[in-house]
This record gives sequence, structure tokens and C-alpha cells, in this order.
Amino acid sequence: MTLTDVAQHAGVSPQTVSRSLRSPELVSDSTRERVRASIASTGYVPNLAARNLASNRSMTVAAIIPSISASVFADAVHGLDHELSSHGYQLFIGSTDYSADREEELVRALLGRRPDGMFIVGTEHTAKANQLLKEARIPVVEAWSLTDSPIHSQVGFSNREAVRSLVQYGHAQGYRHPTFAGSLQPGDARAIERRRGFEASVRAIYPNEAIRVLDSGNHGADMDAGVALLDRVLSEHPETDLIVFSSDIFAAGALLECARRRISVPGDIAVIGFGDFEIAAHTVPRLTTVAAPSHDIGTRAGRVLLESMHSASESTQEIDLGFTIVARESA
Amino acid sequence: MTLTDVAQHAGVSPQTVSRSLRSPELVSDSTRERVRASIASTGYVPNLAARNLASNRSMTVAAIIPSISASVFADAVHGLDHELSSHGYQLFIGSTDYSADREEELVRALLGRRPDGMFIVGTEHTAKANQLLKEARIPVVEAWSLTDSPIHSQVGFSNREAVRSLVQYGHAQGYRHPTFAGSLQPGDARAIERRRGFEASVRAIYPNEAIRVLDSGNHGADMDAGVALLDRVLSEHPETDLIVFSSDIFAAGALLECARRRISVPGDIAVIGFGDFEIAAHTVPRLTTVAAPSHDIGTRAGRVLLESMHSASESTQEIDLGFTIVARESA
DNA sequence: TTGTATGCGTTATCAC
DNA sequence: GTGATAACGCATACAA
Repeated sequence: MTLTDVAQHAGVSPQTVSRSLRSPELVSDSTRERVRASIASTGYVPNLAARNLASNRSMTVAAIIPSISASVFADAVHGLDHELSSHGYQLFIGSTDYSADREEELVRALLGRRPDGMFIVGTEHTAKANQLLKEARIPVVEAWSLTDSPIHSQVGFSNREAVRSLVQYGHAQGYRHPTFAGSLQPGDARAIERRRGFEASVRAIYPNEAIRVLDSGNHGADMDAGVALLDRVLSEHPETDLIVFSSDIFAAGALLECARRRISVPGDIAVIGFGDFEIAAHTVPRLTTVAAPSHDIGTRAGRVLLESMHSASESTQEIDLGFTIVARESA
Repeated sequence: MTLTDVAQHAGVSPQTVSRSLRSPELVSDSTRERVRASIASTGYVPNLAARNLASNRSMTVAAIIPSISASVFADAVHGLDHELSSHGYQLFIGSTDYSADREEELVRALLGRRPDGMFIVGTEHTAKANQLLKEARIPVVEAWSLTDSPIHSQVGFSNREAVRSLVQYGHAQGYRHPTFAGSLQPGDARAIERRRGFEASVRAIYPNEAIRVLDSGNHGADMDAGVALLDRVLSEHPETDLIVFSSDIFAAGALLECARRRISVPGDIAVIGFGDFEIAAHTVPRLTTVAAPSHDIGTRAGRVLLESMHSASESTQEIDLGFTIVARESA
């Protein structure tokens, strides 16, 4: 069923059918009604790919996230979708599984769909991906972490500041020997920002303290890696009384292991995570961590995109949404 | 940047560029290399909307789910995406927010993108949505629950068997007077299946027991309805020692109300839900329920779609993936 | 191995 | 208020 079929059925030109759909006010009541009836009886569904090609607008936005099943990103996509769909935009989605190469691949593939805007988690991309994004001449929102050299707009919070707050919180709770532990691979720019935040704040808050940072290396970001990190903290830095993990996952693994070994948390050692994932509220003791405004990031990103897509001006926005320390029992 | 631009740059015809991309083996090494270089230096990104129009294949799949941020559906989409993206398909996503009208709207809109396949959660759609889906002539996988009259293929689990297992579990825990409570409107085949499962299994397991079934009627499927159902169970069937709700939502409402009234769960009365929604792990006491194999549903649905899209035969599949009883503290 | 003609379904532009 | 015509960027079929 095409526009032409409907036109024949209604006894008008294809152009008139197109008009009744796009700008009904330019069409007389009687023909508009005839067209409406023909559309209903033929079961015509407009081909948006053709519309896209002819009008040079796709009414789509592409979203690139590390993982769909990570609830923080799902929340963001939910907010994004809510904002965009109410304005008639549809959402393309791709997940990188935290791989920069996969991200570049996705950027290329999704750009091929000619989206009117792009939402992408993170500010660290391959050189090629960066270039593609810039040359695409569409609004791009980089979300989550904030950077000094965004491609276009950005919506997020400062990982660095968040960790600084965490260290301050730990200091206020009376801990004196914090150690940072996480995966600090080049791929994960957010983890690196967190480490930087840790180093800077320890330097400021604990001027006489050594700066202890442990890298889990190139292993998976799973709870087992958290156990391994705990092990290393205990053996390499036995003076530690507070571990700041770069992710709730690591922290949860460490917490489990502490229970197994009858290490009291936070009595013997305190534990802090990052992300406020679901698991953080279910560990024993429950995990103190920092929450990103996931849903808001999506919503605000959606609004920024809508504005940019409609105004066609090149103006960009940088929005810092802050974060929340979630104080529970583990520290 | 278009195919033609690249062709001019490389000094060949547009056709040759197209061929070097689609079937490189038909092009001589030297020209292929020239084309490759031109693509790289022009930063050409193929327009997939145009390719879609010309080739009548979009290499996209549309997924319609109730909510992106519900982890069960996010897991399914993750599995689906993983399966499809490895074969070059991209994913369109839409969330209905549990509204049938919104679902119909989405079906229409996403069908406009001419996806090569469709993934949709649930088997109950508006008449119009059903018709659109059938007339789209693309493979459709209805996921989650199983129905007797699928549109095309389906991947899910048997609600009937799941409730039967729940009743068996309740019996094993020592409960002797189970009552089923839920929304049993004629439209909702899944709830009816659950009721049937309840009736059949009570008949088999409790031969001397009356079969108690309560219908919340034509109200919303929200926590308040759960409170109302609890009320009716207590007044109409005071002998009840186990309530099997047709949804975690109802069960969670009932649990909250029990806390308010100082009714001990499971001491005074036990409660079982259905679905293993996120809330089930957050109630006090935590809710015993049944979990769908979310991620597997997505993965298998992806495979079914791939087969159907490639074979072009009209063959359909019906896959029962089973379920898992999640035993927590409420029963 | 490469090039030419034609069409995919729609919108934009300009006529009437 | 309505219609004819030419794009949009690519693939298909066929020809060379």
C-alpha cells in the first residue's frame, strides 16, 4: 500500500494525499474526508523511510549506551524516550558493551540511518567516532560524565566531584586511611575520572597520607574482580580502613567476601561503591554509594536535543545535573 | 556526501561504488582500493534510508515493550539486541507504558519504518494493532506469555504451568487454604490462563478444598486493586492461609496493606505474586513469585526473527522457555 | 569488470 | 485548492 494507491482509491493526486497528511489545513474538508476514508479502508501505513529520503528529516534519534540491561542506562533511555516520543520522534538503540571499537561501529551504522539527533553515553570516543559525530551535522548529546571538549552538547555530572564528595564523606565519618580500587583500563574514561577525583581529594583532605590506588587490570567488571581487589587491599595496604571502589559491582563482591571471612563492615573496614545500582540496596550491610541522576539525564538530554533539532541553530548546552551521596551502612 | 560524490572522487560510476560495498568480490582489486580510499577521504556514510527504499529491506527490527526501565524487559531487549546486532540488524524501540492505545500507536508508527521484523511483549493487542501486525507481512514474535492464537511466532512460557508450580510450592510449604486473586477480565488471556492453572492444580493437589477465585473486576491493575482484593479475601474467605495473586503489583499492594493493619506475612497469611518485577525484591517481607526467563526470551526471539527474516518462508515457531519459582519470605 | 536505465515511496517546487 | 514534475540516495536488472 503506497501513497499512490490511496490517491487512486480516493480519486485524487498523490500530492493531495501527502498534503492531507502533512498539512491538512491546505486541503478542502470534503477531499480531506475522502482521503481519510481511503486511508482507513486501504490500511495504508506511510513509509517513513521514503519520507525521510524526500524530506531530509528522519524523525529519529539514535541512542548509544554501554548496556541496555544496566538499570542506570535503561532509566536514562526511558527518560529520553519519554521526552522524544511525545514529540513524534522514534528511538534507535545500540549498546557498546563498553567497547570503544564497538562504539565506533555503532556510530557509523546509526549515522547511516540519518537520525536527527544522537544521544551517546560517555565523552571518550575513538578519533574516528569523534570525527564522524562532528561531521554528521546533527545535535549530539554526550551524557553522564562531563568533559572540557564536548562534541556538541552535554548533560551529566562530574565523576571527579562525586568521588571527591565520597572522600569527604569518608573523612567526616572518621576514616583515616582510604584506598581507591577499581578497573582503570584506558577504555573506561569514567573510572579514570573517578581515580583522578580520588587522588586530588586525598591530597587535599589527607595531606600526610599516601595515595593508594589499585587497578584490577584487564579483567571483567564483575563481583569476582571485587573479591580480588579486596584481597590486594588487605595484603598490599593493610592500614586501609576505607575502600572506595570505582563501581558498586566491585564493592558488592568485596562485601560478600568480607561476610565469608568474618571481616566486619564497616567495623574492620568500610566500603563505598559507585553508581547506586540495584544491588547496592540489597547487600549486607547495605552499600554506601553515589547515585547519578540517570532518569533526569535522559529527560534533559531529550529536551536539549529537541531544542537543537527544532531551532537548527548551532547553539549547544552543557548541563551539570549533580549527583547524590547515598549514605547506607557500609561506610 | 553521497554515493555519487564518492564515485566522482574515485573516477568510477556510482554503480561500482555500490558494488564495492555490497559485493566487493565482483570488483577488481585496484578499483576497489580506489573506492575504499575515496570513501575514507570523503568521510562517506551510506544512507541506509535510501538503501532501505531501493532494496526493500531495512535491516532493522522494531521492539515494543511495556517499559524500558523495567529490568525484565530491559534484559529481554538486551538479549534481542545482542542476537540481532551481530547479524547487522539495528533496533528500534518503543515503550507502551502498559497502555493498549499507546501500543497501537507505536505499532503503526514503527511499522512505518518498514522493519524487517517485530518483537512485541504480550499477546493481547487492540483489534487494529492485531490487524496491522498481520498485514505487515513481516515476522512478528509475541513474547512473554503464550497464546493459542498468535499472530506469527511466539516465545515465552506457560502461565498455567507457572501457577500450577506456585500452588505446588505453597502446598509443600504447608499452606492448606489457597485463594486466587486477580483481574480476570475476558480480554486478559494471561490472567485467565493463570486462573485455569490455579483451578486445575487445586483440584489435583487439594481434592477436598473449595476452589476460591476472586476477580478484581474492571479496575486498573494497580496496588490499590491489590488492597481491595486483600479485603475481599479476608471477608469472603477468612479461612485462606495463602493468596496467589495474578500479578506482583496486586501482591505488593496487599503486602503494604498487611503491614498497615499489622497482619503478619506469612504468619497470619502468606502471599505469592507473579512476574518477579523489581518491586518484588523490595517489599517487606520480600515477595515469593515466579520469574520469566527474560534474557533468554530476548535471545530466542532474536534467533526466531533471524531465521524468519532470512528464510522468507512463512514458517512460525512457538517456544516455551519455562519459568523459575523465586522463593522469598512472603510464602 | 564496469556502466546505463529505471524505480523504490515520498516531499518540494512550481504551475494551474 | 489541486495537480504535474522533479528530486532524495541507493539497488536492481540489464547491457556492454
